[in-house]
Amino acid sequence: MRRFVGGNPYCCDMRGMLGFLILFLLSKKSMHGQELADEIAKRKGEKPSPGTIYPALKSLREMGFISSEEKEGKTIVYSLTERGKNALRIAKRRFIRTFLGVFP
Amino acid sequence: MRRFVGGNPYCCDMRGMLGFLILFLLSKKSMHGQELADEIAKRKGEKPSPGTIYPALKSLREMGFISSEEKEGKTIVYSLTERGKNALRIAKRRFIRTFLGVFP
DNA sequence: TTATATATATCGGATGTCCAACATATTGTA
DNA sequence: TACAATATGTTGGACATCCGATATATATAA
Repeated sequence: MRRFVGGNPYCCDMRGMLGFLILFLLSKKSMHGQELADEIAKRKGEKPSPGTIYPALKSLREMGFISSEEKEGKTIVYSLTERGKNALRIAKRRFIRTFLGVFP
Repeated sequence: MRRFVGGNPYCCDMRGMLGFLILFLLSKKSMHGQELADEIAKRKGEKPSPGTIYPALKSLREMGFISSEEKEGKTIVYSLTERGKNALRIAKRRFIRTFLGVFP
């Protein structure tokens, strides 16, 4: 099988960027897991599996970047914490500097 | 050791994005490996090791996305091929749609 | 010539990322 | 109650990404 060393430029996959994207999306609006997965699907064309999205959310929560609140029994709404906002600010700065010029 | 499932949002690391970034940088200017590594270092703050940059270049060359030309014995200048330009166009579109709103 | 610096290259392996599969709980419907 | 649909959650493992170590070749300097 072909190995795409350095990342497959065709796919432009999320490796390493999922946490960042989640923080960014939650900064615009608090959401529950499925909402988040759907929003990501809309953007990148592929819906992350439960085994992808929930461990990511768990990590971000354990790192203190997001908080969770149960809503109406079934869904759990995630929100950015102050620490999360700070982390996002830093990550955003790096992201913008790294990919400067890619956006029109 | 802590596992950052979903990608460490603090680092905003390159996992999966290096090939994309290389294509983008070469689309602005043909460069040799070290030039490329220095440009990446300037952007993301960390210079990729030889074990990172050269295998990535080799992959991109094998995929027909870049061509290489020896210059003055020592350096090898890499340029985007037509296929590479196409790949970049597609990847850029995905990238922009995925991270829409992150750039100011 | 010897030594140093620079550029390229390969390989092994540590580690992270992500999915498939499975499991649980709640809600709504028949 | 039984059944389906939806949301959340866990685990194992395949695979990719990337670095450290190492090697080679060339150019330059002493």
